[in-house]
Amino acid sequence: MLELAILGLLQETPMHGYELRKELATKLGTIRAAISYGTLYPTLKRLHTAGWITESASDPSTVPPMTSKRGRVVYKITAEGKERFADLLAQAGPETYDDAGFGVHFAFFARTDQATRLRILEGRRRRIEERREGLRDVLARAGERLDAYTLELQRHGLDACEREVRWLEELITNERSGRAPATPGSFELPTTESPHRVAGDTSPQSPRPHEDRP
Amino acid sequence: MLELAILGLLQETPMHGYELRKELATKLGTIRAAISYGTLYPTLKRLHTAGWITESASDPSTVPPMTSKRGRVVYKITAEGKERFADLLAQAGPETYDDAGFGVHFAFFARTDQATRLRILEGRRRRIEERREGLRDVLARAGERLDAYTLELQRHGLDACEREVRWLEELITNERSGRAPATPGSFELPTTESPHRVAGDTSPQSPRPHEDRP
DNA sequence: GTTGCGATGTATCGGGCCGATACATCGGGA
DNA sequence: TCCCGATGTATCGGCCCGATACATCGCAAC
Repeated sequence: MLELAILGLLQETPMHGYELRKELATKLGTIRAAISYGTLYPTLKRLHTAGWITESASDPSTVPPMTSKRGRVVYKITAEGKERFADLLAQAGPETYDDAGFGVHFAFFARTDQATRLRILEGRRRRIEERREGLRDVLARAGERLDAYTLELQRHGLDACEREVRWLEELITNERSGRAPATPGSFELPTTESPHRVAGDTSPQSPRPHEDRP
Repeated sequence: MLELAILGLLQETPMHGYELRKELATKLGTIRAAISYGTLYPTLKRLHTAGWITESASDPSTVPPMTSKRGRVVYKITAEGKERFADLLAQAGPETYDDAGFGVHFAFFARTDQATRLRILEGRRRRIEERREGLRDVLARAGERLDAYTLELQRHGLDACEREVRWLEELITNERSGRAPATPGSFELPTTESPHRVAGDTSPQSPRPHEDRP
């Protein structure tokens, strides 16, 4: 899952680890608060070994501070990495439908073809519907076996499931009619190709994402 | 986290692994669909080594089928295990406030003292509020840097956060006024002591929980 | 009858991911 | 000057998961 996210971000622009972690935090903030370095660096090493990315010492001319010595490592996606990213984006297995997997895939929907988007949304919906049915069964059949707190937990979970199903229904409907997600304030077109650098972006080189609160 | 859940369930009644997994699925259905055996058995081994539980071959007289040969292993909590459970229930660290940790603790709130319940609910609320603020920042500051799908993901996450905060507020209010969770159809009293075997339960020995859909 | 399948049941293995930890540099304020 | 917080790279132990293997039981189809 991390692999997909990293390749996706590096496709936009090369980065070093620290930066990558922050971008991951903003892009996947809903899924996972912040990626641990204990995950990030081994994953980067794995991607490098596989040939999807290259590691290189930072170019001192473009990067202002840190007068070398123990320089930063800049990671850059390779052509094979881009292929790999496309493959991962297109395929939708069972792991694509759990919370983490779905979130990552969804975050890159702008670069996913519509058929795959629809497949993923429907798979996710089925997954959530199953969870919902399980909770309904528990609440109906085992209502008296569980204490009030456990019941409240199930009820809250059931509510979240129903809400997410509705959300997915809406997205699926929009998707079928060829519209972008229903963003009340936004009027962007369906954008079949990567719109991640929008006209009007005033910070073309250093994005400076939101602060990382530790 | 698993440790707490297992000790909690074994405190109700001794069980073997398969049964334990199903009970965990119903009790923690909102948190985690089903515990993997690759998690369950090593954890049981760990608990046994630590002395919190005992392992013993199933008594053929009480258990109907499975005429021994490769018998089931019945796990039973020890006195030390009960102490351990009480300790885990009472302490509330940072890991108590993430999704999984909070869910497990909440599921055993019926056996948690009120002060701890309040502490955990407030800790969780703070955690979610922080996540919410992070999402708000992203939506406000980086609104034009992200594509429509990513924004929609953030918006949905923000909505879930706001909803959960409201839910927690309500629980906290109830907790402070000494009431049980606001269960519209239920009239159980606060139940300061374990109410997990309610009068009127018609299946005192074999609970037969909800089916495990694979 | 026997054959085969689904539910019950125990167990291991490789691997992903996390939190804690260590270490080093840089800019700026006390 | 001196320390602190942000930046930055990296490892280690440990939890947990999915896949897999293996064995028994009850039942239904053939």
